[in-house]
Amino acid sequence: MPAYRYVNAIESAANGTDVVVKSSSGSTTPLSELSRYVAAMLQGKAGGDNTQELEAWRRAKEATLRECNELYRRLGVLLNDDDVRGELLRADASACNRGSSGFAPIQVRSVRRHHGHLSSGQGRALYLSRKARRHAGIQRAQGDPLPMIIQKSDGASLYATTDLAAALFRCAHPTKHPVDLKTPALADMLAKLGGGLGADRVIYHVGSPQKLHFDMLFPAVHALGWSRKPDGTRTLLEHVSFGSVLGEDRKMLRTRSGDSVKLKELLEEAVDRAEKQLRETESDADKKRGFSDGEIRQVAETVGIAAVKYADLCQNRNTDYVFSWDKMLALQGNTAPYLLYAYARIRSIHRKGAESGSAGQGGTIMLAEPAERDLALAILKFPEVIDSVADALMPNYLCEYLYDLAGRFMTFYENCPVLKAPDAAIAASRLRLCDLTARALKLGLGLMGIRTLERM
RNA sequence: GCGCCCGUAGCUCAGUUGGAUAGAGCAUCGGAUUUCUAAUCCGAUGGUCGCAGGUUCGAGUCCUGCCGGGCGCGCCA
Repeated sequence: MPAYRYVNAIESAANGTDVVVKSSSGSTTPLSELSRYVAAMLQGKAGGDNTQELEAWRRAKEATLRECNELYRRLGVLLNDDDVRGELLRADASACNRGSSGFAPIQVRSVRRHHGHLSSGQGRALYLSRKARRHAGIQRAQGDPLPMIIQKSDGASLYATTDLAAALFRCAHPTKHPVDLKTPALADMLAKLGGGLGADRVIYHVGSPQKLHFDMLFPAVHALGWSRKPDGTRTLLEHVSFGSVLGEDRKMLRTRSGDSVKLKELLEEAVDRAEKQLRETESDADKKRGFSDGEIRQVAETVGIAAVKYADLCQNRNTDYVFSWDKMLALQGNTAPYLLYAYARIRSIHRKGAESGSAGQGGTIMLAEPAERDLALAILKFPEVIDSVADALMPNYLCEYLYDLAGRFMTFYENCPVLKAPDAAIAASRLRLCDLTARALKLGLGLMGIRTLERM
């Protein structure tokens, strides 16, 4: 059972009790006191015996990871438990308790108690200098400092604290990127994590509502000098934001509200629809490929998942988009199945070509027909497109390109017989065009984690 | 109140440093299968690029204002 169901159950149980408090926006937020306590407890700041609670938390975490890993496997995502850095949760805010010296040139100051319901004590925050703020392009009216709170009044650390620690972990490396840490507590933490990753580029793929958070985090990391490498260059920290998924009412679908669509269910539905379509063609005497039941399920699995991945990636990531089952699971038009179909058609030609002995690589490519020329020109654009996608981190450029490439191939396919070409030289030339197209499609789709099919 | 993002065809969206008659999918309508996979192809219909100014030889794209929508703003993540 996924962990969010435990959380939902606890939340509904607590509904209507005195744990419900009013948030600053006027709405009631249940459990805020309790969740604050839990946060402190997990960081060992709550005191008392919490063995039972810690055990419950451990179970919830395990259940969550199990569910995630299952989805990762199905999606071909390579992350596993070794990539989880839960220790960073313990990033200790006390590392900056010794005052501002550890974080120079950033000021660490106490923050005033903001809401009345906090426990006693004072939180602490990083204040970026005016220069650092200006450099980051953060303008705040009347220049009042923008604090990044890294320690709560009860001593617990927050999102910003762990993200700060995580940034250090990702930038630093014992030899490639040694970082001079002025606080022993931080050095200890880093050592325990193996000294850091020494990354050249760190990409934060996080929704756009958190833009402000990164606008504070990155300048802080740079100002602390953590990103500065021995050769004078800096680790690149990038927030690759993406828009929100909206419901039909145009309101944001929120993961934590629990009313969003579950990925698992989405994948099931996608695979079901792909299978239904496949069984339909199999029942048509003219179209049937002669797949076995097992093959049908395998193909449907690949097609369905490809459709979902592609539907998500082909949109400009910055814009919010309205969720629609039909769009997400479409099998016609600008979709993964269209690209997979183009690929399968090419592979089919190669299989038949191999049978008749006309297969072969290399040789001259002749571009006599307009369709041949259009296809060849598209193939030539491939490297340039890959570069721009990597640079701008916009997968939709790649989708747009691949759809265009596949479209040109389809036109070529309809107009230029390959194996039945007028002569052997033309056949060889067209076969080579087919092969180059297939390789571009496979590589491009592969970059988006989409597997190709030899037959579909 | 302050800040960020968005407004393009009936619907969902592209439009990558400003560049030629603004593109695609879906939907609608009409065609194509004795030929390598019809999950395909070809064609048609459909837009005052929210509104008003400005900069420019040239603006969907840049600037200003307005209207409409979304998101965020000191101890949630």
